[in-house]
Amino acid sequence: MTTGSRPPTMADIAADLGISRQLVSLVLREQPGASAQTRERVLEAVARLDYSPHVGAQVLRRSENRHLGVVFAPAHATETDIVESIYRAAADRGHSVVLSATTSTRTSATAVQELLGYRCAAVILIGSDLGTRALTSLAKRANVPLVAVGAGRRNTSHDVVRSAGDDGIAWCVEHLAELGHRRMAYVNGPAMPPAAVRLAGYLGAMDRLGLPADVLELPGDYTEECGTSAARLLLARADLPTAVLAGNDQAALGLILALARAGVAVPRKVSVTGYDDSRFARLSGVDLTTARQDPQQMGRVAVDAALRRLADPGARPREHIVAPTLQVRSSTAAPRR
Amino acid sequence: MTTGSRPPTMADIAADLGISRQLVSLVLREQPGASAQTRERVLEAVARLDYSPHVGAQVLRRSENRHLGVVFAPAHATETDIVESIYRAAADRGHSVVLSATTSTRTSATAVQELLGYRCAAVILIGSDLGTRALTSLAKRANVPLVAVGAGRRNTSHDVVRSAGDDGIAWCVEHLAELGHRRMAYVNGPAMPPAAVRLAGYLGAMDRLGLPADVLELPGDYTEECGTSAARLLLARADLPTAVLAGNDQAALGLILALARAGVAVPRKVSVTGYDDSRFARLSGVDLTTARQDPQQMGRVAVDAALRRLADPGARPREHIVAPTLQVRSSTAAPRR
DNA sequence: TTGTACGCGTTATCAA
DNA sequence: TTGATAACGCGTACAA
Repeated sequence: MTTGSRPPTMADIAADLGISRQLVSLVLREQPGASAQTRERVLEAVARLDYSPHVGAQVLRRSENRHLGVVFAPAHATETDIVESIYRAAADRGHSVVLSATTSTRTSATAVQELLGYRCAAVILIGSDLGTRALTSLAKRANVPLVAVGAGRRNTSHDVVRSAGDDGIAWCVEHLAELGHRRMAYVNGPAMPPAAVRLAGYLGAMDRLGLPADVLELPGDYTEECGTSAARLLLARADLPTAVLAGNDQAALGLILALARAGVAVPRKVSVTGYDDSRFARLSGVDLTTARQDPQQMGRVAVDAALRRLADPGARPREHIVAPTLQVRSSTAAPRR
Repeated sequence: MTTGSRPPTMADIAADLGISRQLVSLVLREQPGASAQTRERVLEAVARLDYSPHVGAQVLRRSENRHLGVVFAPAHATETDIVESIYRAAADRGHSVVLSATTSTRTSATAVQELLGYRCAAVILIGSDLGTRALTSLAKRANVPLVAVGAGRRNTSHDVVRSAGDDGIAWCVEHLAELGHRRMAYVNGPAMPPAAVRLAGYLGAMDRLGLPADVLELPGDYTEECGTSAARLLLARADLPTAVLAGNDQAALGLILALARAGVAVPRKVSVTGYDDSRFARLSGVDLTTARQDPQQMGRVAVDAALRRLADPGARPREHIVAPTLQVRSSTAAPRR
């Protein structure tokens, strides 16, 4: 009998059935070599004794392990959506996920370090605050494939998965142009990692349409507050543009709320667009036209990128660009004539 | 030398320095028995070779382990706040955290099972969909201390950490009463786990004030949509109450947005309160008066509950009630006369 | 179809 | 202050 407090081991299962430990191992790994009857008895005993395999011992002994480390910020809704989809994608491909969170007191580097302690086969970093240089040095030390999701550019050390922010913003511009807008301002927050790509999308689209660019540069983290400041700047002008594009949904939300407080109706007087299609965008009363960054696809692509590097360790890291889709809602309308 | 692809082990560190493996172990565990000079050389080699201890091997060999398993739903903002605070509290007490997410395809039971595979010393379940009965059976099988955060009641199998939802709602009622409100309705969503406690707070407070209770029962998950439906019911009445209390912030938000669309100004015509003090509540333009469920404290209390059970395995599970605090913002005001 | 033997990286107990 | 040695739970050759 066991002491009672120690979880059952394979040896306990084997002893219970009067068979050898390695036979139990065979059955649990679904390998040939055990009779159908033995197989059944083992599974019964596993359930009866509430046996669960010791993951630490497994990774210790196995030649290859099937654990994907994922670094994410619990505070970011967009990232947690991607985490969910990574779970699904990994499960589909027979891998399990080990999470490590970044918080105000835990950096990405700390989180990655922890995952390396678990000997994860690869590490996926979602929306990392680390720049390409820092990630490159991390990738070198880590000695496992690294995949950065959400920002960064093609490089030689790690894979990058990001949405085509330029296309997404360009589609917003085109959507507004089709509605008849010509004076469209863009709220840029350079502090946000993917800001440069999105800004480029705005500038390119405006250029193609032969319209003058009108960029408001705003410092600080790119959240609601940023949109509020942008509204202040716009309201101080002699006349408002007929449409304002924000670089993400949070800024767009701040913009809408601040405009509403100033008595400027959206979309009647000003149309507003965002980027991400976060939960805020879908709130009735906000109902934001935005470029949807599909978290499902981001997660799947990230997992596949990691597995590709695992299958072929010599493969060169790639940049995986996921197409956003335009979500038209009621924050945009034709301009008043 | 190493093969190059295998991460360095303690043996590699020892070989590099020409000392024994167990001396390295002593240094890394901060145990006495190594000279100051050796200690320094070991730490230098650890940094130089990018050594990271094999957590699996540690857990396998150690007598006691210091890993706290945490089950959470990435989709719930409130839960991720608690996750962050658990990281801090656990770190303060020398423990590390292993996360396991629940998604639409992963139940709490699955998540707990995974954590048991890692041989976590205790498991904290945040906002579990499981009822007390299911948790009890899980606790029995798990054979480690279980702590449920967010819902449930005192019981003999696992600790419960929850906010005093009754007090929080009662304070909202009292705050409104002090402003001069007398006709106050409550939006109840029985599907939300802590709904019963919060409703009791409303009923008790109204009773103490000698005011008639006015409860709107709404089915479905307790989100924004629920508030929208509640607004529809209220607007169909001959006259509106002067204040409406919602059981959580999301419902309150739906309520505010729907009232705004119908031309009913908040708080000028109707005051609205919520519960949680989530990110939505703090949005300018929403600026919701609400009972703040302090995630910092919830996390800390949950960790301490787990550690108490660990330190004294015979201890009886407790119910830990965390006091909410009233956050007065601009969604409440004196009623018009 | 089953058992024997070894090792993964670490902790831990000795004695030197 | 250090060096043997055993063990944790499991995977996996190999022999029976």
